[in-house]
Amino acid sequence: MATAARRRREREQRRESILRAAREVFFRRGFHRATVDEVAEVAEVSKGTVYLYFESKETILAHLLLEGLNELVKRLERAFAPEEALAADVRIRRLARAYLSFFQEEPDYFRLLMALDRGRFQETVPEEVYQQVLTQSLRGLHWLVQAVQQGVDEGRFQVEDARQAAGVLWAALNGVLVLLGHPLRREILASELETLYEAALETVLRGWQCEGRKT
Amino acid sequence: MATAARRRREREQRRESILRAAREVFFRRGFHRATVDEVAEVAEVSKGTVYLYFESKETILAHLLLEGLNELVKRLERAFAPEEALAADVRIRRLARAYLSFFQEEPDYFRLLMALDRGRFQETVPEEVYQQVLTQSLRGLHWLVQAVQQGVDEGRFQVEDARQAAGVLWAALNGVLVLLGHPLRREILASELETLYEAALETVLRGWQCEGRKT
Amino acid sequence: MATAARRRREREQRRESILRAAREVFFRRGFHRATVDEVAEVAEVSKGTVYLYFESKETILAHLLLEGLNELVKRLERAFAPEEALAADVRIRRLARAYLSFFQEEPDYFRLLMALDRGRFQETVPEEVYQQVLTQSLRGLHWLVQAVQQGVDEGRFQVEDARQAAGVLWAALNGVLVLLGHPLRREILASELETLYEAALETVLRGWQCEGRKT
Amino acid sequence: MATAARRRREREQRRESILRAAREVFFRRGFHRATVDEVAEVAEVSKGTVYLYFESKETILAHLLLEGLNELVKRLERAFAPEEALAADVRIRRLARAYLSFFQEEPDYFRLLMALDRGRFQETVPEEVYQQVLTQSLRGLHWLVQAVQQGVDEGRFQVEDARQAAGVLWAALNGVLVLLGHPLRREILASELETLYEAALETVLRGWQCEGRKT
DNA sequence: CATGAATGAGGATTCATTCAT
DNA sequence: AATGAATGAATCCTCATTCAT
Repeated sequence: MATAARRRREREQRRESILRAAREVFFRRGFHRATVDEVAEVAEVSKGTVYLYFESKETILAHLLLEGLNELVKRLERAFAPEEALAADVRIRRLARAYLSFFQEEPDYFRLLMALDRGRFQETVPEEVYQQVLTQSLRGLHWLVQAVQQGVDEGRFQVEDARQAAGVLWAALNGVLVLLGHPLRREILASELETLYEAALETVLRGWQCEGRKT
Repeated sequence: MATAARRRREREQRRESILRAAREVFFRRGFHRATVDEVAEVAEVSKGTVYLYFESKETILAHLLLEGLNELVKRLERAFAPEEALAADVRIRRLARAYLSFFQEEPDYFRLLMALDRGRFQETVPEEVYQQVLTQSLRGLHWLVQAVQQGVDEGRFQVEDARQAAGVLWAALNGVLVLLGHPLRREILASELETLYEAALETVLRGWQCEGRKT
Repeated sequence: MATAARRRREREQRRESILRAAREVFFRRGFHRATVDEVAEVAEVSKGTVYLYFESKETILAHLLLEGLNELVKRLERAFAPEEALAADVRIRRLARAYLSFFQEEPDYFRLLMALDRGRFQETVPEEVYQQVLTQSLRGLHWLVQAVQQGVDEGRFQVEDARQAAGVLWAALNGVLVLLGHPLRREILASELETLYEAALETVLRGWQCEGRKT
Repeated sequence: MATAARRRREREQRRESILRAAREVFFRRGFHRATVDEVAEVAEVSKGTVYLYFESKETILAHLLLEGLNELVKRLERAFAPEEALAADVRIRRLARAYLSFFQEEPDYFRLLMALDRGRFQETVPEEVYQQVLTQSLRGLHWLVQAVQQGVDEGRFQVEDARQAAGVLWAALNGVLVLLGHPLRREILASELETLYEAALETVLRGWQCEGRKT
């Protein structure tokens, strides 16, 4: 029946609209300061409806998180460009740039992902969502690992463990974003985000390209 | 009279005990979930007494932050060992180890420092405290910058800007701690914290020691 | 649908019931000593509900004030009896009697109106309510002014400024009510309220009827 | 011993200084908003000391009240000028002027006296203070009654009961002060306080001087 | 499905009063 | 007498969640 289809479509739209509203409100006011009332108002539904689509305020947050993660993974995949034949370091630079642009274009999502720690996710979020977060994160990391591995295979990088190396790069780039994400620390480092980000990337790449002579 | 001195000492002890209690409660429950009542209870004072020593819940947080920062800076200074004659890379490794041990021995303080972003510090915390945080942070970074500069002066490191390089290292190490600080991400990376931390440190050091051939 | 209408009606009733409860509690315990909890309890709603209908404790007070004022103005209008042809002094006596009966039948409202000073109304009460108070007060006074003016036009009263004269009468009558409103002062004056009220009225009337020979 | 005398004197001074401080604070912030802490601070004594001299915050208020009343009675006595031979209406005008100047020069005390109603004085204030308030009030009224009686004796005023008449005048004058004491009502009456006060006084006087022809 | 009124458990903060020193 | 640290009851208001319609 077309009715059922429409029903489902409408349902989906409502859900999206609540999520969109929540995203706006959570980011504008901060998760704790944000109220479900406000989310409902922005979404132009009643408060009760919000609870029809999401179990709790925290669940909304979890779904937002998932959305952000999906967006990031999509960007990383595009950056990796599996179909194209690219040099390992080009791939890595593309991935790094994608990560940076995600940070810059979706700062709210980025912060959300970094805030994973808060609020004991495992306890308050449905197991299912938690699993999805894990899976998606793995897929994201996977692209980076592959690029590093490619470099190793091509003899360009002297690294023993590609996954570990990918972890180091992620940590370094992410570290820059986190540190400079706060104005106070930007003041301390007296550095522009892009500059430091670039420097971190190149330093790590150079570290891989060197022979591991005893330091 | 000894009375005044004892008074002051007792006052100081109470303050400490409240701070200690707050630290415990804030970290166990998270700042937002923590209640002043609970802090008072743990500190074994009445709720009113807490407000005798601190203006507000947020002020307590600020002082905790300051304490943590002081502790970190002290450790960094000890690690740098200004009086001793040490090689640049030794100094850097010592600093890195000190940072790691701070993370491991004072995980609460570490998380607190990383959580600077939350809660709009500047708005809720007295300007004076904010300034102190800035000053102390700068002092902490300073030791790292100096060590890098020493390496440059000794011709060991090929870096253009010592402060920027220090920033990169800090970001990388910090990035490891932040990423692996969460069990979920530890799962993703399938890496032990110490191993990855070490890898990050060595990668960056190697990156500096290489000649900056065009990558 | 009748649903919407009933909804509105129920809402209105709730509002009334809260207002009624507040009136009782505020007057029994005094505004400052009264608690919102108690108001809620008397109104048989939850505390939250009170805040659903009124922004704050002070707003409730403001609305109570307005109610009292409306009641008074209504009584004054009835007493003036615009449609009937009455002698000026009859009108004034009727107005005075209406004021007295308002004092006696609605002592709470009277005290509320007299307590306008307390609590810096202008600062805590919405501008809109403040304006309404002003408007209604003017309407109330207006009836008295008109009656005096009528007496002047009829050549009965020798007064230069009808509004000022009305002010004097209001002040005198009100003064009696305020002074004797307190048991302590009733003791001091050793007078019954009604007697003194009557005396004040007649004294002022006589004062107007006299030729203004130099006193 | 001179020591005991000095002790007593110092004690008295402390008491005064607390009362002075309380007056300032109570009037500046309003009784409810005022805190004992602030009173102690302004009085430059410790909070404990305040309770050494006064049983409670409310007791301080009661004593302040008494002070105000004493001041008023003193002014009235001076205005009556028992020793001088003055016409009755002159005496009354002097008394009225004294009352007005008390209102203008000691607005805080005036408001305090008018606020007698608040806070269930009898319940919270020592019986002894209550009795003093009563006595002093009677003395104040007495001067007015005497002046009216003098006018009656001299054949100037046609009043049956001098005490009642005095009550009427007091009510009228007081009514003006109370009504115009609030900016809102000053707006409503569009009258200056002095003008209306004068008008009330003259109206009542004229009312007394008239023959009581049937109104 | 959608609504929105109702709930009530908190939670931060204040302040009069007490009491050991 | 004087101090001032400690107390803890009291209070206003918020907001996630439920549920009758």
